[in-house]
Amino acid sequence: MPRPKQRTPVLRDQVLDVALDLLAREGAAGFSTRAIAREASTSTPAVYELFGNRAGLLRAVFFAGFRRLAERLAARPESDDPRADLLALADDYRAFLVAHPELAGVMFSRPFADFSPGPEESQAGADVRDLVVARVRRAIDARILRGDATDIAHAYVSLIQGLAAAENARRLGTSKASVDRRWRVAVEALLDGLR
Amino acid sequence: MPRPKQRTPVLRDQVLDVALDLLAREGAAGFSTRAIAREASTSTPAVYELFGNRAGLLRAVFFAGFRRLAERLAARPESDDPRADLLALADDYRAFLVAHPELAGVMFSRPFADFSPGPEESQAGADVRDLVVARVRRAIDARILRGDATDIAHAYVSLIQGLAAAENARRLGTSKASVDRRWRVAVEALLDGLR
DNA sequence: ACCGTTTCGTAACAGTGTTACGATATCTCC
DNA sequence: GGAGATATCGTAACACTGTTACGAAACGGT
Repeated sequence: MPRPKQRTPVLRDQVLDVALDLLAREGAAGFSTRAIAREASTSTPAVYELFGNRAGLLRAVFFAGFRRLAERLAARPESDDPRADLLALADDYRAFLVAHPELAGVMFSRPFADFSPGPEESQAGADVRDLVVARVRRAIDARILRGDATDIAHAYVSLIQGLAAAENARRLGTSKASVDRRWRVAVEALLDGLR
Repeated sequence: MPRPKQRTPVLRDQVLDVALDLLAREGAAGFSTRAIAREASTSTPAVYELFGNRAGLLRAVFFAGFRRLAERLAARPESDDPRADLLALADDYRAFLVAHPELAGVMFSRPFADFSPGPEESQAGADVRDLVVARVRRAIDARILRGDATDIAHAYVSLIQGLAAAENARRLGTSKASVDRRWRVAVEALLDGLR
């Protein structure tokens, strides 16, 4: 009997897209509920009904980021060279984080005081984690690496994220050549050191 | 002829101490100019005269963080084992970042939208950088590592910061044993892989 | 044509960073 | 000692933020 609802899951997706776009365009500073509501042609109470609060919206951005990263990593098919596949994984991971620095911040730093991922949110990265562990395990099976697959995956991902954070902060070098070289030195050394 | 100035460098140091303390106690959320002014028994305009704006205050926190980290790293004397010294450096680095997670955020993540270190601020980490490069160079001279000292130092620091970020976000493992093991696996593998 | 209900968005609240400006405290001079 | 000049201080305002109460509006059913 009342008017038909507009604050549906469809609108939720639209608002989320706007939020991702706005974050990429204007960074953390422009990420206000008013700006998002305006760009999505709706009102702030709609955003609050759909996401609870700004932290909920950031949570959704966080999950979307991991979904996209997992897609990106899965897009590259496995070859018959497990080591090359791990190097390619690092390349893809790096490319994603550098192409979406603000999104990377939400995923791995905490650019917003009101959202910090807890145990609840650790499930978001499950697909990415599984994919990395699988590629590491293949390398172990091929006798290219030695050790526990999960431990090695953590080491590898930590190195990649550390390098990407440094690159995004322009801390890793001034020229593209030096940045590329330091990525290569670090990633290859870690793999070599794992036997 | 007017009243004597209170907003002196002495007050500046006091305000900075309060800011560091408040950041450590309440995190990014509690870091407001009003709260800092109140705890320092002064007014917000005083904070603005001393630091320009909140970004300036964060800049001062950023520099203070690097000063403390450099002190912490320099406190450990060099031994006659360059490899052990590099492992100890990683331990000290880790201990500092884990003991001061919010400060580490200001230094290496960007928890505040209004301050992000640019080329101007890269000088802050000079002492730390020099210290790491020096220890790496010693290891190269001792034939324990091979390659360019600066490249290796970047790789090593990136790995340490990536691991520390993961540990602070409780992403590296659930038990202390597994976290410690992953640190060990990663750091030793990188050193081993650099010959 | 009206009514009841539900959904909507305006407008308010408390808090933030920032600053204009009037109040204040001190030194100097008489 | 008192009065004035003046630099310094902090209150109070502004524009903005996240968040929500509540009155206005729109629809289906009678």
